[in-house]
Amino acid sequence: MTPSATNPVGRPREFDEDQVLDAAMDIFWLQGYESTSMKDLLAATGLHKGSLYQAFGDKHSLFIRSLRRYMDRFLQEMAVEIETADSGLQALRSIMNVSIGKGCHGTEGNAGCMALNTLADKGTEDPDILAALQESYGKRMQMISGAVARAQAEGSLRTDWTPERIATMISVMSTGTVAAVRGPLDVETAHALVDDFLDTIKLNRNSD
Amino acid sequence: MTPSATNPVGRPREFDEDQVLDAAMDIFWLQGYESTSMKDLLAATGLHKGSLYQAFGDKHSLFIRSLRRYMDRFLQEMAVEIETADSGLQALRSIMNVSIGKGCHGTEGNAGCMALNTLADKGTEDPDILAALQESYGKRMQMISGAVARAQAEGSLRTDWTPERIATMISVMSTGTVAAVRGPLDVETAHALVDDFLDTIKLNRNSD
DNA sequence: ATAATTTATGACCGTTTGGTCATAAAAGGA
DNA sequence: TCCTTTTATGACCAAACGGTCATAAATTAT
Repeated sequence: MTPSATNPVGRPREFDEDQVLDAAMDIFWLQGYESTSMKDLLAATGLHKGSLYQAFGDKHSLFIRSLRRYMDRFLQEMAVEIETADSGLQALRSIMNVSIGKGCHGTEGNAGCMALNTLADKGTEDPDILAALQESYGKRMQMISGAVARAQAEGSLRTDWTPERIATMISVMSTGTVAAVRGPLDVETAHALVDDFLDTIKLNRNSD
Repeated sequence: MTPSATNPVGRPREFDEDQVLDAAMDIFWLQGYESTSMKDLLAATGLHKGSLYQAFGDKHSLFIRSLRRYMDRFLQEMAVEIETADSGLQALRSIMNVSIGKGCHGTEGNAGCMALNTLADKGTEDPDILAALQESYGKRMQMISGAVARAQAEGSLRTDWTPERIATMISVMSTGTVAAVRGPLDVETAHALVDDFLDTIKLNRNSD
């Protein structure tokens, strides 16, 4: 019989690659790159050292994959929010509020946004990480800009500014909210802030 | 002769405590807590291991002192900006623009805001750090609120919202700008964003 | 059967980690 | 002078670090 994807030669794997990646992502998210040791990773994934190294390469490679996984999931959730929103403005509100909620990592307190945390401590020094972050940021900006354009078309946002210009403001405000909510800003205030902010930029009070 | 502060008993120190703290602060700022080793600290400060441990305790204590030093400096610069501003709105603009510029750490690229970086990777887990961050955040909010109140009194900001409510928005927007500018947001866009943001929240176009 | 190939397991490795401590040196006090 | 006190210096330490590798086991191919 010729080898195939379903019947590969050699001893079959005893772990599920997706599950392992999820576990790695979770602990990297919770603890950050430097504070997560191989021992932690081994405990979290249930793998043994040799297996993990053979399957995913070194710690750095595994982190990159975990980070990309996190950001892809995040963007996917954003896309759902946008698609299901009743209006452009509601889409923007959902994006910001969901981002705030995302930082709550299970029952273990507030882990924040993995992408933002990574940017803060590895952003400038690691080109692979920076590239991944920028790629994801670009997609996010496109999605926000789309929602802004919709809100403009619906008459709820000013049209003398380009969608990108407004989207930048929303993106940055959302980033700030997510960052602040890890520390001194409480979640309720953050949600109220989102409302205040949107109230401030929108054209007229009847459009939402 | 009785011992005094200027003539203490024992071998005199050969280093200046402030200089050492500045050096420690710089490298912690640049690299973060975990990525900075004692070896790095020793090289940066010029001290030997025993001296540093005797004078400042362990790595964690030294970091706390460095962080507090950073934040105190930051607040002091903010205070100057506020005091010398021609108007409340100008004060707010200065605060935000100076914050953006602060991240540029000498010629060595963009190190970001040390407080924000620390919040991102150690915020939730270390009570000492969290306490220091919250303390500084409180003072910062008071200062921003003061500037907002002034802008309100000058007729350039709405008065139906409390100074704290508006200050929260400004604080978070500033935080977001500083965070984003480490990565995908370029500095010029960030400054333009500050203008756009202030333009959005201010009452009328003639007040600034 | 036997060979080939892939994975599982964990012993092992050199390096680096944060931290301690003994000793020498430099100052003041008596 | 000699004692006390403080600092300077760097050898030293156990533990943890990321990473490798030899061996055993499990599967397909011949």
